Amino acid sequence: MNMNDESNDRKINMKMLARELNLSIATVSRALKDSYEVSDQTKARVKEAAARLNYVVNTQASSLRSHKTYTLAIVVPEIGDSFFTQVINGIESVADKKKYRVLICMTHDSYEREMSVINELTNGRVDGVLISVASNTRNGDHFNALKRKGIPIVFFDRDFKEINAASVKTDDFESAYNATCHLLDNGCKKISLITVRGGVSIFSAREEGYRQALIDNHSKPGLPDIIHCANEHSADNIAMIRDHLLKARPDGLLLTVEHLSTDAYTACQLIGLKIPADIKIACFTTQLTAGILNPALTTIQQPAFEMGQKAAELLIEYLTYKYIQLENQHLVLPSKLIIRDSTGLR
Amino acid sequence: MNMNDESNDRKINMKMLARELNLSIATVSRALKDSYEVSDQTKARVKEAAARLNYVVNTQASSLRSHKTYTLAIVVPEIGDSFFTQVINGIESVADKKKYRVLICMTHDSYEREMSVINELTNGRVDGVLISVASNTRNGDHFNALKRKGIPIVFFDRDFKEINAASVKTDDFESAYNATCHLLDNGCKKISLITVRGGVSIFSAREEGYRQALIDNHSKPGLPDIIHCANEHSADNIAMIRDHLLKARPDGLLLTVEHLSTDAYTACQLIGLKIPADIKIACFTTQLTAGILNPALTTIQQPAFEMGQKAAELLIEYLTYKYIQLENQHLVLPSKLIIRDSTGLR
DNA sequence: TTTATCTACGTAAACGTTTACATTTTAAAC
DNA sequence: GTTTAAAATGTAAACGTTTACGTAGATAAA
Repeated sequence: MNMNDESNDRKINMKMLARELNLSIATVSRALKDSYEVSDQTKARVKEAAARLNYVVNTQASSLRSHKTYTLAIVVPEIGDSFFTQVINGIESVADKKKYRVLICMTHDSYEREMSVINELTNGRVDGVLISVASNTRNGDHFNALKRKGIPIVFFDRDFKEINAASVKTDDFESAYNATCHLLDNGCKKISLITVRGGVSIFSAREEGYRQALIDNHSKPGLPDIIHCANEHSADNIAMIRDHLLKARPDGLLLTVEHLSTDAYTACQLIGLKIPADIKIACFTTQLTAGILNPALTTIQQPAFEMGQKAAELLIEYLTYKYIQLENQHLVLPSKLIIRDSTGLR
Repeated sequence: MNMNDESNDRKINMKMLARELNLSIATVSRALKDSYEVSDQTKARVKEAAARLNYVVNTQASSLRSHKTYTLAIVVPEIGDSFFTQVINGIESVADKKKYRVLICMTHDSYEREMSVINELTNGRVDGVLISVASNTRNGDHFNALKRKGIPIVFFDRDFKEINAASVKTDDFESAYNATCHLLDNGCKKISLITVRGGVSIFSAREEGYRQALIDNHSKPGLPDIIHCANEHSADNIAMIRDHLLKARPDGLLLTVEHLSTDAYTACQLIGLKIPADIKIACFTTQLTAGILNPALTTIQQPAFEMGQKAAELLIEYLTYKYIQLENQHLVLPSKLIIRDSTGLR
């Protein structure tokens, strides 16, 4: 007896279903899709048989023929942090409702991998792609290639400005501005921005917001003070932040990426800085644990889940009725500054 | 001019590539797959042309014909928490290396959705599935149906014991046992287990570990004390935990699921219980922020990423060389008890 | 009755690959 | 210069759907 002798169900396809019912396979196909061309009686018979025999349509064949995959690609740098996770949940929640499935692709925040992923997706495997671009993406040719193949793109959070495509973002400039003002209001004299190197627009917008807030508040010379974290290994970031804290001695920190929160807290612990007494910290993050950190972290909370929902709605809307001009859709959702102990007096 | 007039690249397929090169499409196909049947010279020509014309193989057609999709389904309850996120990262890291893509399906921890997802996957859309079962799954018929279609299954973390399939899990009994002992050692007299209702084996294993630790340590009467959280809305969980704290007055808490950490901390805050002075807490979680919580949380840290890697390796190993007996593979990875302030004296 | 319209279904050609099998070309052996 | 084997290529039939087009029968209009 063969070890791998799984007694397979005779794989059931439309042909067999048709034979069973004494119908042509065309009629079966139509019946399953509720076509007006088939009688109610026949539809019922077909559906009954399909259910009884556990028939489920072969998606490869179906989409090969129909050029419709009911699949969306989600391309993200990572799913390690809670932001992208929540966005994905948002996307999935609406995709699922509309009978779409999602293919997750990670770029590991690398331009090269992003190109190769996007290039692969030109083969018609998905109906559209939702993407948050890698932070070192400098060139948008791969996006244009995708568009030329007729595959629509929706950017979320991190878009690529040279490309004309729909986007769903948050108010990066304003929220960075507000957070910086909040730090200043709470007595900070020397606020550093800890951010990430790269051409992604959200980071420059946040940086601009920070700069403008300093300007508008007549900040001391020496500012702005911006350091760029390597973004790869946590240990490297911690070291960089620690060195900066020792050298520049800031009394306020604005962090533009989620995972920097842990790094910054750790760096402060290492050199014995008390938050918020010695230094106040605010961070762009959607981490659920922000409220129970030590101390509770003031956050710029982006509506991650809603962002995913909106992006998916836009894309699916376009895919089902082509009448919206997808490329002109640019949504900006407001973030919320949630003030907690890390910027408080205590 | 048509609004939707995307000047599509003439979609390039093998036929066109073949014509361009004055070759048959069979030879082109073989050349692209590095078949020994085609000369090095021709291979080079074909590959050059493919690259130049941005040809990328149509996966639908390819897998329709070859019955190989190079796609894995990952079926999880949610991806909201860091545990599943890390597992997915682990899976993706090895899948990507082996040229597989991943389709993410969420069950929202519901048996019905799990059935419908698994049922859909019987259509040959994926080569195999990696799954962590919903907590209220009572019946494994859908898994058997999948197996009968010849689609292999690997369970990770939460398996379904009635089904004969590969699994990668952690030492749930032992780690719950050890964590409970740790709480007892640190002076707890009355430890409650906060867990989740459902038939999933990991929860019963953790419960057993907890029970056995109490027995072995001659715990007081009144124990064990176990409450089951609704698992749906955070607010409900917080209320349940708060009520329990007020009524049963435990001095130790063992939490079996990640998202309960925030809920438990919040409940304690609400009624003014100091951690760890009034109550000590340990939790099964892989949250990165555990160390910077207030207070830092003692965790049973599961090797989530490795778990994903192992599960994917097993599955892909089986898919590429069918000679391993997949169903007999049962890996158990050790968790680590990471002791922090939440169970300390302070 | 004839013709037109509508309803319900069937036929067969795609979709873009892979692959068993057949054929040609090249090289080796005689 | 045959014959034989090996190497390189070609032919055509799948894979399981969808869908343009065709058609038979029923009903309505003339």
